[in-house]
Amino acid sequence: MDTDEARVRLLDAAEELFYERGIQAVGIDELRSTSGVSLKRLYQCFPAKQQLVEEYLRRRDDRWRARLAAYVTEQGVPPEDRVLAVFDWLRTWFDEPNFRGCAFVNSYGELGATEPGIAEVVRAHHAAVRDYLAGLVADLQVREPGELGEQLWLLVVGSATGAAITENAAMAGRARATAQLLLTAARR
Amino acid sequence: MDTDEARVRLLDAAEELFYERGIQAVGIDELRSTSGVSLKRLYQCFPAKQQLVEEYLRRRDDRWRARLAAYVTEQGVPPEDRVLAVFDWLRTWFDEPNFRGCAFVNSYGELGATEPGIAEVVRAHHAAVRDYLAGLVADLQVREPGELGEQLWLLVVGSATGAAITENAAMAGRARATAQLLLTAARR
DNA sequence: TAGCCCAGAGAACGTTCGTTCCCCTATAGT
DNA sequence: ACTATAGGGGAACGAACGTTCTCTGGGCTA
Repeated sequence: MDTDEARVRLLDAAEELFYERGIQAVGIDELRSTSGVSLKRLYQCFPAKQQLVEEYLRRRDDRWRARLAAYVTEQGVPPEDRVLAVFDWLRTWFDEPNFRGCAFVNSYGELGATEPGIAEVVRAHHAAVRDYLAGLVADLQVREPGELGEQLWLLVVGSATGAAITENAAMAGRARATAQLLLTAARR
Repeated sequence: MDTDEARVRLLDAAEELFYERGIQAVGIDELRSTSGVSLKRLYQCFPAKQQLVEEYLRRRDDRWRARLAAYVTEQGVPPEDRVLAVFDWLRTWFDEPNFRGCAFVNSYGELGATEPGIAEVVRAHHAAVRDYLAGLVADLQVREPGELGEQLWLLVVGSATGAAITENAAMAGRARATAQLLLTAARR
């Protein structure tokens, strides 16, 4: 196994374990045994656990947003329905068996106050999501597109967190209905 | 210092420290020095850290909801404005200098997956908030009051989490505007 | 074949943390 | 005044964790 493969296996293991149980609950030893990467190579790829954590979050950010954007684009629907498609995709996400809320919200709650690096990655993720929503809204004829984008983001965050705590994927539908309302109200 | 006073001082210290920095980031030693309670009495009051954590969350649940309910009642406004007053109170909460999001969402992200007792307290808190909102909605003439209550809860959770991550209290205003929209749309 | 280097396995180290134990003092009851 | 007891301070313990070190084997080169 070369260095690149080790990196991937480590990040795969990190994603699975950190998301499922939290960051501090997963030790280096478990990452090693799950990934099958030796300790020496692990520290060669990531000289400290914190770096692996931040890489894990960055990669998850990329992939999560890519999955969302791909789904929305694939629908091939007009701009307003693209916004609603975001919430349709959330529903499929909430339905995944290992869904446990937004990894960034969870990480922020766990380590945002102590590890500035993590707080920064979390903020960057959510800023990117807000930008994405703002981009969708920019194609619409609405009053105050900026405000609408922020409100939609609020629905995304709220439904993800709410669905995790209640273990009820129906939260996506409620967020979608609310988004629908925001869209028609903002139309001009 | 008697046992009762020690309990209060410990819970006060726990609230301050756990909320500010996270649960695992705060050790028994710091709780001891901050509260001024001796180790022996600490373990007399709470035989394990986990019990102190759960008590902290339960007390915070009580107090948080009491503060919210008191504010809403004090406004002396008609039912529909009482719902909006919830978001006015959120704004004052977000503006508090040590605001760091919903303690229950944070605790859930940190320990919800590993400590079932904590997950339970978190769910109980959010269920109680949903019940409170459902009570406010029950006084209104709306279609599907249950659904409206859930949507309002989604806005509360989303704005609290969003305000914490962006460090921007204006999230309360956006949630309020969205709630306003939900109210007028549901009116019958 | 001999020498060299890299990688893997896992022992070892130092620290931190929750929890327990020990010792000393101060006080209350007789 | 003497003893019994509870409480405070803090050392000690055992486990867990992140990180480093050591030993060993295997493949590559001269």
